[in-house]
Amino acid sequence: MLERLGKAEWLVPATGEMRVPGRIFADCGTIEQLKADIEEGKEWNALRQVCEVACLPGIVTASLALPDVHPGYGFPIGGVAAFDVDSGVAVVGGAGFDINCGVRTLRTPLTEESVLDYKEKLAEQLFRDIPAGLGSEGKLRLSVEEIDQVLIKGARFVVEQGYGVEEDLEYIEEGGQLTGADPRTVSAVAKQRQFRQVGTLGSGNHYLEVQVVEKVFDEKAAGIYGLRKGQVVISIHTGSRALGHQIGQDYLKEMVKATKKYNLPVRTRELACAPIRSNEGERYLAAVACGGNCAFANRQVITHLVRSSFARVCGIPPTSVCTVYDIGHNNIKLERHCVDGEERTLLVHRKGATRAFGPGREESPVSYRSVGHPMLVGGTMGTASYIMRGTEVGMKKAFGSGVHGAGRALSRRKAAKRYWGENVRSSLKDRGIILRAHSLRGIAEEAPGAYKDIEQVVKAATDAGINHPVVRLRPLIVIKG
DNA sequence: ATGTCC
Repeated sequence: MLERLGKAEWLVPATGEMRVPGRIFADCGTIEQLKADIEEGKEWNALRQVCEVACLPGIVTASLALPDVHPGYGFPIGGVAAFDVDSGVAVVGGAGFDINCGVRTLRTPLTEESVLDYKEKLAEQLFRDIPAGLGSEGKLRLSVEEIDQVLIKGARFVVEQGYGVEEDLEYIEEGGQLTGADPRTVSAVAKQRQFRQVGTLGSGNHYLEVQVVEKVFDEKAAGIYGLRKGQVVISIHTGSRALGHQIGQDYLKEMVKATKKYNLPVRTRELACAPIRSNEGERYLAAVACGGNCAFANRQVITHLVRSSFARVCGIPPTSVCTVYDIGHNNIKLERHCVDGEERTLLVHRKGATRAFGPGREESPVSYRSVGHPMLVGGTMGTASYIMRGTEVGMKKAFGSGVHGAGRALSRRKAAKRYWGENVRSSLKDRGIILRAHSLRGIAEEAPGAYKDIEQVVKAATDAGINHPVVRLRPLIVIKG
């Protein structure tokens, strides 16, 4: 049922109700795992999800999966699907519940050697300064009007409030402000949940890491991104917290009704959707933009807190900590793409998939345009992270998309059974990685062994030609919820 | 991912 197209590229021919084929970018090991899951009759199966997405109305070219693919709600995580704006649908499961979950990476003027004596102190300061954990609350208190401003203006609003500098905005996807956001499409309950959560990390796989640039693969792109070997950087992985989750819940209910109302050929609740050009579809996309803006604002406020922590412990000016880039991996966006030689506007769903626009696209910051914008690929707390970039091949074959991280190999439940938080912490300590976390069970669930090997994920994306590595980052300090 | 159930 799978045809091999290249070293790390596979085709799932369209059969039955599939309108387009599936296309999977992955190594042999991942493909064997996907096949084994099917043969064992596992319901919770990413390959089946790739095929079900391929059945959705208006899908263009193919239902895609990336090397870090694993099963998700409706769409696989590591899944990409683009839809024709007139005949296609907007799918809640295509962005997931943590809308615009993503990563921001900051660069510092520090080297690993220069922070060795400060490591414990820095970890303690960051742990104290960055609110994290389930239900954690930030220091900001926003009025109803201000919450609407966050939803409309995203990172720009909090920068105007003094959390960061104008230059940060240049280095956030879409300038940190997604267009089309309309707070009237977001429920009062969702806004209420946002009230205390701007500038908080959350829990689960979210983290803040202090990292060192361990290896440079692409000197030109690294130089353009302001990165060099031995440099200390900080990566922030978080999303839209409870607000995004509530938007997902609210619209899933609405889309279940819309699927019936518009008589859409969708059998599973997990792929509930509405025509893009319907009231439900348009309102959902306006709400997704609000959630996305909330996530950008969240990472912006955390950036401000990180600058203060570093200034206090390391004595560097806050302004010397600069945003390399900020990019989401759970998004739905209207984008221009070339399909069979024709330029078209498509609604691209990326779920656990990073946008990866190659050289020349005007969406990238001017100074990055010659090589394309950075893709921030998060590893586990014990393994490397990568900064990659998009390629021409990725633009043609994957709607300018790429991997987002290691991808889970074990469920949270299985990981919590197999690992114990204290053991994970001490084995990290043995390797010079300081872990400060709010939940011991959380550490076990996030144990490096619960994830795929990031090296294999990066290699497969590179072999497929859709992404290209720029630098590898090694963790020094990890802050978890 | 998520005040892990309205």
